[in-house]
This record gives sequence, C-alpha cells and structure tokens, in this order.
Amino acid sequence: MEPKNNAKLNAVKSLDKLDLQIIQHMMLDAEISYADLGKQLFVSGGTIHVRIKKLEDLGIVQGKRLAVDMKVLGYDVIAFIGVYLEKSSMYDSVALALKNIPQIVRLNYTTGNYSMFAEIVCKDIQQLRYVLHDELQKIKGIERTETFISLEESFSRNVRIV
Amino acid sequence: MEPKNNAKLNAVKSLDKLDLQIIQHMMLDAEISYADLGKQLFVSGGTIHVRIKKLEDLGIVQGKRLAVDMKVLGYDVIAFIGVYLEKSSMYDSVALALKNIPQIVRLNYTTGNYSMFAEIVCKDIQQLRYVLHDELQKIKGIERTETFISLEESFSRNVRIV
DNA sequence: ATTGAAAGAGTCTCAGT
DNA sequence: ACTGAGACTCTTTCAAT
Repeated sequence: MEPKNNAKLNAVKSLDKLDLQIIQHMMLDAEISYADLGKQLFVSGGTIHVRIKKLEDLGIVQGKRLAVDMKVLGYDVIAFIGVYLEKSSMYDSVALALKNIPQIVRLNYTTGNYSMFAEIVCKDIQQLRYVLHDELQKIKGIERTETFISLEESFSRNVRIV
Repeated sequence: MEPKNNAKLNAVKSLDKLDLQIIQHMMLDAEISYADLGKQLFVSGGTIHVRIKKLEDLGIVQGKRLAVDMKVLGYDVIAFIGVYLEKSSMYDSVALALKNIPQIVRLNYTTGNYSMFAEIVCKDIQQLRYVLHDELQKIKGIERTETFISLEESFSRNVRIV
C-alpha cells in the first residue's frame, strides 16, 4: 500500500470555493473554454487558467480522457469477478498476473467474501469464457472465482462534489 | 432494456484502420493536437478533424471527461455492493431509488448471486455506514446487500483495442 | 491574486486536387 | 477522400493593479 501523499493532502485544504467550482463545472463539461467558464464563475479567463494549472500541478486534475462507446466498437460484454485467493499474501503476484490480461480493466483489493474484485471487458461471451477458463484458472494463488455478467448498465457517473 | 442502435452498429463496420488508430491514440492521450496526431498517422490535421467529427456524429466518441483524483479531494472510500432483490421485477424502481443517492456512482443489472451490482464513493466510513444502513435499507424491493470495501485499487484502465 | 491584452497554438472551413 | 492555407477561437504569458 502506498503511503498517503501529504503534500497533496495539505494542498487540498488550501482549495477555495473557486477551485471546487471549477472542478465541479469541468466534471460536467470538460470541453468548456476558460473564457466561458470564467463568465459563469464571474472571473477572467486568465484566472481560470492559473487555477487549473495549480490543480494540475497538485495532481488533483490529471488531464482529460476520451469517452468512447465501447459497446459500439464491439466490446459489449462487461462482467465483474470476485476472486478467492488461497492465501492473501499472494495478492501482489496475482495482481501482476491479472494486469497482464488486457481484458481485465480494473482490480481492487477488498474486504468481505472475496479477496479481490476485478472488472473485465470482452468482445463476446466466447472471449469471456476463454479468459475465465483458460487464463484465470491457470494463475497460481487463485482458489476460485465467481462471475457476474452485466446484462445492463443502469448508470455510471462521477460523484457529486460540494 | 434499450434496443441496440443499428445505425451505430452498421456504422462501426465502416470504420477503417485510420479511425481505429485515432481512437487508440486518443484513448492514451486525449489532449494531443490534430496536427501532431496527423504526423504520427501520416495524414493531415484536417483529415484527423474530419474523422473525429464523424466519430462524434456517430456517437462512438462521446467527448472528453476530466480526470480528477477523488482521493485527494477527500472521497477516498470506494465500495462495491451486491444487491439481492425480493423480486427481479422490482429492478426498475430500485434502480431509480439508487440513482437518487449521489454517492452511488454506478449500477449494473447482473447474472449470478446478486440481482444488481453497485459502486459507491464516500468521504469516510461514517458516510458509507449512513448510506448503507439508513438509505439503502429503506428502499422497497431490496432484500439484503453485501458490501466489499476497497482497501486498494491495483489498477484501472481502458480496454486495449485493435 | 486578478485582470486585460498581445502573442502563440490549435480548431475549423473550404477551394483545389 | 485528402491536403494546405486562411479565418477564427482558445490557450498562454505578462505588465499593471
């Protein structure tokens, strides 16, 4: 486990209302111009620029990501996988092995029934079956897995701040 | 369940190598300029512009999202919730109720043990406890829930295309 | 710290191929 | 369908406050 970044944590306390408003607005519309955002928040575009640069330097704003409809590209099978480990000390090696499977897009170490929780995106059920049966079961340290295939995503959004 | 968008699905078949390369490159670096991307892919910036506009019109590229380090902002408790429903026909009303809880950021209807799978982001364990105990248990149709608190996120990434 | 304006860089459009 | 150049818009810098 990485230690907490105290520089960041101290910096976040110094964020004022304007900083949080900028984050809030840009989480809803990342492509708004500095001038327009400045108008909405009653400051100049230059001020928006300075604040965003500060937030980027602090690592709070980490840039922009392209939003792609993976379903339309043919990647329409999403599943969640609960992983039981033989020993929890095997977490690191299993995590590394899972990272080498490109279809595994997310992995969390969790409390509760499962030791780890993974998310997988595949082109079709055949590919999912292959990864689950042929790739996952070969990994040393995995006792067994439980798979939950998503039939529908109701929603997916950012948490609301302020 | 929404029907599949056949216009999109037909359109995706017409995507050529260049379209997929643009998506691939911009998934890794959403902020690259059209001119620079054009140089890498041996076409003009104008061509990149036309292709991206096409991908946006088709709904395949849905814009850009701001990447924010929610941990630094104090939202550092992530948990996954498996939901058992009394009757699966109650899916829609429960989904609506969960959508009204701002801390619930994602909801999927799944096969397997649970009827639904939710993800929640909170400021601290007290807030998580409040949402789980006071808000979730009040929702009509939820039989019980199982919570998996994330102790660490190993990785989170896009699926690799082409 | 914020502003407003100028310089620099990127997006968008279009006539020509 | 792609190119290159011009028009337009946005980002970035900076002197003044």
